[in-house]
Formats: sequence, C-alpha cells, structure tokens
Amino acid sequence: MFEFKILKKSKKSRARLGVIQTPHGEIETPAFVPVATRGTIRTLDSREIEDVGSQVLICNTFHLHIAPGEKLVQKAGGLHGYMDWKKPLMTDSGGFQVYSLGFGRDHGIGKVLKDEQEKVLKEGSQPHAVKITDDGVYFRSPIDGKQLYLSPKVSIGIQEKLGADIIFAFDECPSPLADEKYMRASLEKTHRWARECLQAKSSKLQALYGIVQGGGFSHMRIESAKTLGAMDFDGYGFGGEFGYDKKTLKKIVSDVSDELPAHKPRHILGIGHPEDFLIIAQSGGDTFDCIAPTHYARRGVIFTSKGRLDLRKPHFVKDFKPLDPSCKCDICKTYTRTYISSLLRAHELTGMKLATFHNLFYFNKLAADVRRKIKNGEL
RNA sequence: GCGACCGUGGUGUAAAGGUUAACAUCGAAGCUUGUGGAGCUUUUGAUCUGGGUUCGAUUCCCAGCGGCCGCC
Repeated sequence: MFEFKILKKSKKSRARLGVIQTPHGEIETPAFVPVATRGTIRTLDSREIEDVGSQVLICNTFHLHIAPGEKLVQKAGGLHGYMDWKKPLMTDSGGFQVYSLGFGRDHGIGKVLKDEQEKVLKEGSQPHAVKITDDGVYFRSPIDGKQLYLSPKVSIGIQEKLGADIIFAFDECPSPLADEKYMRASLEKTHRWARECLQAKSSKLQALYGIVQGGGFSHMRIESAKTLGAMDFDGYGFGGEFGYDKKTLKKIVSDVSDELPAHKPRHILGIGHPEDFLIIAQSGGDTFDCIAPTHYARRGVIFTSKGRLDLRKPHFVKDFKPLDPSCKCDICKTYTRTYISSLLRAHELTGMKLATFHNLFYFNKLAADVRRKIKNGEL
C-alpha cells in the first residue's frame, strides 16, 4: 500500500522527482505539506484545502489527543472521515511539542535561530512545563492542567487510532541551545525511542518515518542518519534545528540525505519558507511542512512572486491590484488588496481566510514549479 | 427651563494638591519555519475652555462649553 517511486534523479543536484503512493492516493514529490494541527487548516474547509492544490496535510498527535481525543476521531472514521479529507495525511508524533512547550517556551525561541548563539543547555537540564524522562515525556494539559504522558508506545497508539497514511516516530526535538553533551544523550534517547516505535507499530496500512536529529552537530547528524537508516522505517523525517543560515540548512539536509537509504522518502520537518524550496529539493528532500503560509496569513502577511507583503500596512488600503498580479488563484482573480487589507485591519475572519487561501495556493504552486524544474533538468 | 452627574491619548478606563499622568485597545516599526498564540518586541499619542484659591491645580472653587440622566 505504501510505496515511493523515484521517477527521475537530477544530474545537477540531489533533487529527485517522485511519487509516494498511500492508501489515500498519491503524493507527487517534492511536495509542500500544509499544517493542519487540529485537523483543520484554520479558516479553510477540506474542499478549499483541495482547491488550493494541496496533496497531503500534516496533523498533530499531541493536539488531537487533547481535543477531541483519538477515540472520537477513530469513531468518526479516523482523521480522513473526521475532516472529510480523502487525500493522504501525515501525523506528527508530538515530539516537537516536547520542545515547543518546554525549552522553546522557556527561552522564547523557535527552532530557527537568527544569529549564532552560545549553546547553553547542559545535559540533565529540564524545561519548566514539560518533564522529559528516559521512557517518555510528561506534559500538562493546556485545558485543565491535567497531566498527560507521551512515549513511543503511547504516541504510536494514538497515531494508529488517528489513522493517517504516514506517521512519525516519537522523538525528542532538542533545543538549538543544547550543548554537545545534552545532544548526545538526547540523540541516544531518540534512537532508542525509534526502535520502540517500530516495535509498537501494529498497523500495516500506515507508513512510519523515523526522525533524524543531531542539531547543528554535523557528526551527530550523520551518525543519526546511519543509525536510523539501518532500521526498517518507511521513510525519514529530518527534525530539530537547521542552523541560522541557508548554507547550513543545505549542508545538513545534504549530509543526512547522503547517509539514508536512497529509495526511501525524506521529509523535512517544519521548514519551508519560499526561499527554502529549492534548497530542500536540491539537497534531497522530498516533502516538507511549514506553518508559514497559514500562520502568516492570519497576521496579514502574504507571499507573492515579488516577496512578502504585509497587507496591514496603510498603503495597501488604497491599492486596487490583486494580491499577486501574476497569481492564478481564485482570490487573485477576484479580490483587491484594498478589500483584503481592509478586512485584515479590521480583524475580519474573511480577510484571514482569503490570505490563507492565496498563500497556500502560492506555496503549492512553488512546489509544482520545483517538480517541473527537476523534470526539465533545470534543477 | 430647572436639577443631578460627568468631561484624562482616536476609543474605553485608572490615578493623584508636588519629580517623566498608568493600563487596555487603536495607530506606527520590526519579528514569526514538525501552529498552546488574531501572538511577541519597540514606539507615537491625553488631563474641554476661561478665571480663582495655592509656593504649586489636571485634581479644590466659580463660570462657560459639551455630554448624559431626571423633572416640568
């Protein structure tokens, strides 16, 4: 049921054109994966998500576990039935929330560093709101403060009930501030958990991806890729930080790609601004997800062929052009910057929706352009 | 017409007879990469007008103007 076919390998780079076959259809790669954390692309319904050209979405185990809970989703026919989405789905394991709700929150940083920073997190450090043990991670529910627990076995159990086509191993996503010793211990834990995830998995319909870690430590990235590459995963996620510049992103993705089994698909977790698309594809990435198009849209920032535009800026209110004159999406064919800018300034939901629709169309189109370039031998 | 109450950034509120009048929101600039977030950082912007009391009034007193409520 799950198969990755490589249609063409580039002679100029590590790029490859491919098709991932899943029980819910095919994904043409390289592909952009919109983020539907709680089973929805905020402001869009499943029909509209398809209309913007999405092939596959990624939902989140941790958030769906909290609400509405995997049992309810299972009763609704799994995520596909729950959201009436007939195409492929992924679920992230909750490993990223170990970071985003833990050290990420403590230090007020994301996973992408803007400047080179001193690595300050020492081995044995614990975040405030999250407790990381050898076997799993304790969280507190954002709803009622109740204790929640995720481990490789628990995460896989939840993901099997959610029923996505591609599921991810439960890992510890380390902070970019982790020092070498912390990273070493974390990496060993992630590798041990990877084996436990393989053992815990019982569904044959779902593909399981292992997650390569190692942060900015090149030797650990390579070691992680070798270790996980030797395990029987259906594909591989690239997690954690990718440095503070694009050169580092390219190097890490390239290095890791070179160590992994060439015939298995590779997913770059949480990276994918427009300027990253070519870098990821050239370095050997097949799929990648990013909250940027949806998250930014709700703040009034749209992505266009001429770069980012902050539609809440005053001058856009008097601008009667479409969002992106060269875009073929329904929004650009229909509405003006004046209208959408005014709506966004008034915090109208429709403004966020129109911006979200356009941004996703634009991102999916960019991925299609990457595929065309590989096909034409331009990349 | 009479009486009561009230006039503080654009809006909604706070405070005090004495150094830079607080907060929220709005405005402006920047940020956002496996989405706890319509969020975060920085920043512009105010005591209705005129008198009086006082060393000193935005605060207390008087008048005007404006608002609001009640009564005729």
